[in-house]
Amino acid sequence: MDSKEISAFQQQLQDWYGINQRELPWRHTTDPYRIWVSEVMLQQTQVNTVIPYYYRFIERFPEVAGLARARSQAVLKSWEGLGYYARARNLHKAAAVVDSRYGGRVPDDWQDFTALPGVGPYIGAAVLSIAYSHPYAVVDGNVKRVLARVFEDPTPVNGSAGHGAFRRLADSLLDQSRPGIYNQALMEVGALVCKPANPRCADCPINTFCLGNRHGSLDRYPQRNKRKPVPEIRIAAGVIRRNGRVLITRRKPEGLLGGLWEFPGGKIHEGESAETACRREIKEEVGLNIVVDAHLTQVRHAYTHFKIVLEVFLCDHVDGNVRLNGPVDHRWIKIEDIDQYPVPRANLKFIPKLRVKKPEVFNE
DNA sequence: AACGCGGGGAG
DNA sequence: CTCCCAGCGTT
Repeated sequence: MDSKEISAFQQQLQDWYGINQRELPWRHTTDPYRIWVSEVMLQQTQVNTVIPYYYRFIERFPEVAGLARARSQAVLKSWEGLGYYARARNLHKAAAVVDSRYGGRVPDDWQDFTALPGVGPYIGAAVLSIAYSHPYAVVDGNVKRVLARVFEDPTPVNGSAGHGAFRRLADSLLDQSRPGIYNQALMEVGALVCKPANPRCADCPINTFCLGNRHGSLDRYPQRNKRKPVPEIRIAAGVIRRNGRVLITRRKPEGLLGGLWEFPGGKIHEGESAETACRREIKEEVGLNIVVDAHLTQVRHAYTHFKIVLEVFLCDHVDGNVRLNGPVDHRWIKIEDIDQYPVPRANLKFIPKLRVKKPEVFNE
């Protein structure tokens, strides 16, 4: 596109956005902190999922200082069920830096802001353009999909080569005078019109510029590298009852589901029964001898790189005191107090069954 | 450059 | 069920 076409592209995009943009809670604020929180949540996560979390998080942590001083447990509880918990841990750490080093003001300099934990090129460009009107083009999944179609760009969007290619394209198209509006308009077109499946080209404000639309080649873009098949892992977990309480353990602070609480258990070995694995894992992980009383339920859950089938057992404590090998903390809790602890989604799927069964199950 | 990291929606 | 989606940090 020449400069005249680029101007028209920018104008049509923003005119459309003025009329068709969704009403979203983070579009009613100019507070850089709130926009930052929204962008962290929106990373890898769809708008409709984020909305209730955003309201609760902002109500609980309305400003940087409060978040900076909060306990890790409280921050994770606010994030419970949203996934990618490193986002919450990094946001928490970053808030402490903003509070202490920048007096609570979110830095508006690229180097300063993107040096914060969890702030990369996307969140950097999004927050600096939307909150501070700095001319950085966002390049997220929506933008890459739209640009791949408009320019029939065969660069795989999920490969490392795509980084520079789509970055250069996005930079060349950015409206330097209104970068925040322009960036949001382009992403909104990706979300509402130029969708992954069944794009609504007739309603698209930039369809006249789009080579994919003109040539009928949309179904070939964006191109992507094949993903690897995900293995399925069987897990046994035990709800260990003792004196009307149950045992939960806390995962180490980093890595998968870092810092969350769960019922102890682990992988079922090849050729091993689920019950045996449950007894073995609990002996190894928390040092307790238990008996398996009943099979409560089976839960299937998909992660990014593997799937699990979780066999959940009701168990009774026989003897031994808790000696942790893996987990970093433990509690004997009343089942109704589980709400106070952040737990993984896979655990949330069977906890309601525990509460319903409480009278018969916790009859000590 | 490749991998680890959750969860939700569409079909 | 299966397939699709996707920024940042670590290695």
